Amino acid sequence: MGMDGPAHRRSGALRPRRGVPHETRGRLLTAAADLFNREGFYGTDSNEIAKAAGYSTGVFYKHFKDKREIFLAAYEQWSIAEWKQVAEVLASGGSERELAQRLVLMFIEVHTEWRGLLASLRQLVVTDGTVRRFHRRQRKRQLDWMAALRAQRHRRPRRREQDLVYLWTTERTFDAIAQGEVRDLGLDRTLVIEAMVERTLEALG
Amino acid sequence: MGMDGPAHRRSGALRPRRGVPHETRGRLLTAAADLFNREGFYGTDSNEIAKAAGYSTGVFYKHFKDKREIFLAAYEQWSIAEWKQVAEVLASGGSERELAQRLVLMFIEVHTEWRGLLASLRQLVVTDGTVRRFHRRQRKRQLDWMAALRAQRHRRPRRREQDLVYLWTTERTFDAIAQGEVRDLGLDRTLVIEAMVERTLEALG
Amino acid sequence: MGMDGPAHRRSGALRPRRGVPHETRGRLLTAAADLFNREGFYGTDSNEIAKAAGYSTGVFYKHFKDKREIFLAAYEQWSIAEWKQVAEVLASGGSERELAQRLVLMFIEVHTEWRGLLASLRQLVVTDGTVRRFHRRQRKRQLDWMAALRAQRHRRPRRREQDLVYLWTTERTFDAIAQGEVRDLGLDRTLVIEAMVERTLEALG
Amino acid sequence: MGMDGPAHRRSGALRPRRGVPHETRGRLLTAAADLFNREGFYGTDSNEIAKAAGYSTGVFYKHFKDKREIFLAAYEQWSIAEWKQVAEVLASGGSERELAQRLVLMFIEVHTEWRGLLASLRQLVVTDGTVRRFHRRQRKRQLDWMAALRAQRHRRPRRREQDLVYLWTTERTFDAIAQGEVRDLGLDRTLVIEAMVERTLEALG
DNA sequence: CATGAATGAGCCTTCATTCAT
DNA sequence: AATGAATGAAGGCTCATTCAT
Repeated sequence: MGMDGPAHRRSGALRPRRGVPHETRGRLLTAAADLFNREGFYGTDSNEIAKAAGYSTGVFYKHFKDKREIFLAAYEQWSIAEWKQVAEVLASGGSERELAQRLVLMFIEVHTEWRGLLASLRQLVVTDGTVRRFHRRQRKRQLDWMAALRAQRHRRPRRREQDLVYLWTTERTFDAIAQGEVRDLGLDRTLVIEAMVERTLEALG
Repeated sequence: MGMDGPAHRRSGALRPRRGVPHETRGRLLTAAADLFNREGFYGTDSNEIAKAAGYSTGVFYKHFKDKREIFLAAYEQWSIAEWKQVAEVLASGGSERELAQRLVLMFIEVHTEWRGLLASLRQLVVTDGTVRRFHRRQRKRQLDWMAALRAQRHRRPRRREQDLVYLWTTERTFDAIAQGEVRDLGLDRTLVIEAMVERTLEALG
Repeated sequence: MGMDGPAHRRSGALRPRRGVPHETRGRLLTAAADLFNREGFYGTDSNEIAKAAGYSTGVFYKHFKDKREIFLAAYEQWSIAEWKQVAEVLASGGSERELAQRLVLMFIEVHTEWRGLLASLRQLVVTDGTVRRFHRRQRKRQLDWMAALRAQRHRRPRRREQDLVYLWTTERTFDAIAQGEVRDLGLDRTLVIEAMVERTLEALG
Repeated sequence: MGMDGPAHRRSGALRPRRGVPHETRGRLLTAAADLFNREGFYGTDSNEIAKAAGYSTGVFYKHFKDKREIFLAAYEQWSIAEWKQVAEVLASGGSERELAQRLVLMFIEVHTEWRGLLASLRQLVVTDGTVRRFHRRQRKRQLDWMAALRAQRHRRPRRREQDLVYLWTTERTFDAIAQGEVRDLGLDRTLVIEAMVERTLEALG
């Protein structure tokens, strides 16, 4: 009556790396960030993430509930890294203008490297409530931080709405540069950069 | 017993069999735009488009090569409609400032109604080469048109790069307002609108 | 940036049978009943059902919501067929005892042929609320029908509880015979059958 | 940021590391019986069994070859316990009828408490050859024991086939009561119990 | 003895697309 | 021109089982 349960599980050839969960999670995260960046959220599948991290399928779900969760984690990690770079630039000394220039160039670099991840983020913020809420929290932190930075530098306060417009403008601009829009239109990238530097100077107060 | 009765025609209200191809195409387009807007590109099932338009599955592929093509067509249609509205506003008379205000409000309205479609567009521009090229052409036209508009009003010329930054800024801002970001952050929308009016005034020259 | 959406769909070699949905559904049902019977509910996968019916994967979900739904439909079909056989036997004439004998033999035959399906049913009745409710309705009908049958033959009424015990006893006995329990224990099957005939005579009144 | 702290021991209350193998096995068995009873054989995750017993995944396979083996062991344990209860009831004195009543009530109680385990058993007996063989041996023992019991009480012998029908009838009835079938049909449980007492009296001889 | 990270086959389900009618 | 049944690759997720530590 051939009903004796399915009898998978056979061999188990090579059994790669082992390690503490934390490391595994980290490897998955790194692989995921890279894949999301190269293939987009919808172009990436969870099996592939595990494989790219050097693991087999199942490991993924031991560390993340689903694809969205790892995406969020990847974005969070990215976000933290970006903030650290901002802090470093701000601590690096030089004139206001030099600071602003370095900031803008750094942003462009980061946005260029991670343009795929960011594109997926922009989309999921619209599509997915959880990602949206997460992003709103980040935004709030950015605004708080900009206000605090000006206070600490004894600049006169600005309305949060102004800061928000600044963030939108630069974000969109950096995304567009990263996505090659300036190049595709045959325009001069340095002029755009100049403009961003000016706005950054205003924002810094 | 529960056997399915003979499948009755479910007769979608508007079911105009064998119309002129042009009408069929138009209905598909309208249905697609609506679905893309509500469910997003990936959330829209191509079978669903035909059904929503009052046709059967296969019709879709008689008029469009694939989902991307109809998306592009839907976007094009939307784009044409937007331009027409811009032209109407510009022709409506009043002071420069009034014009700029009306423009901004109109953009916000349109971006709000079509925020889903636009979100999908922003994503596909990154993801899909064809959509990107299409979008670049639109962009070029926008820039040409802005320059022409200023010329026609005898304003002094601006660099295309400046116009580009203007477009990015307003686009991103209108998207964000449409997506409820200002509201979610508890900020004052009118201040943001004010800022956009100012920039529009500058752009008009 | 290799992000251009997944481009599956390529050829589409052989395209077998087509037909009215009703026929397709019927073929799926037949295949499913057979597979459930041979491999059990958990040993059967939905892709296999479609394949066994001569179709490809996707067709399954056009006709049934999930595996449980097709199981229920298969059981219902089986149930109807069994009742029809009962009716035929009862209409076939002969002495009471001959009738009872024919009934018992028929039940054994049917239970033997469908022992796998029935085993899955017995289990799902415990596990799955929907299957349970369905089965309870069947039971009620059986009891109603037994009472009606006796009334129609002018026999004196019995308590439903007695009928229920009869049903349990015979069902379990036929299942056990079908599953080879009597043979495995080296006992005499005809004696068991005899006993069931007696009980059936009592039940007929 | 949300980085996972060092994974603390979550210390299941009873976590007796490095006990005697016998104890470990026993705890696994108890946990398994409970899980199988509550979730069914297919609803029970083998990792979960070890965890519920206060051990880690791997321990399971040190003591049992696979899920089926522990199921069988759990069933065996249950079976032994039931027999002990039967013996106790039989030793408890009173009239034949009282004895039979107590037996029936006890069976119902036990079948109710373990209805999930029993349901899984009934299924696996059909599905799985090993479980089936095991169950056949139990059956043989039951029949032997019934014959011996009658001999010891100087009752006249019965055919094993009759005893088998008795076992099937009562088993099925107790299962059905445990699964709430009588209640769901709005029938009187005491009448059913009465009937089982009568049959038990006959069986005791 | 015990731990628990890792494995990977397999199942369920969706949906863009085709094509016989 | 329209229909809608059928296709089948792909992707999400589970879980029995293994084995390095």
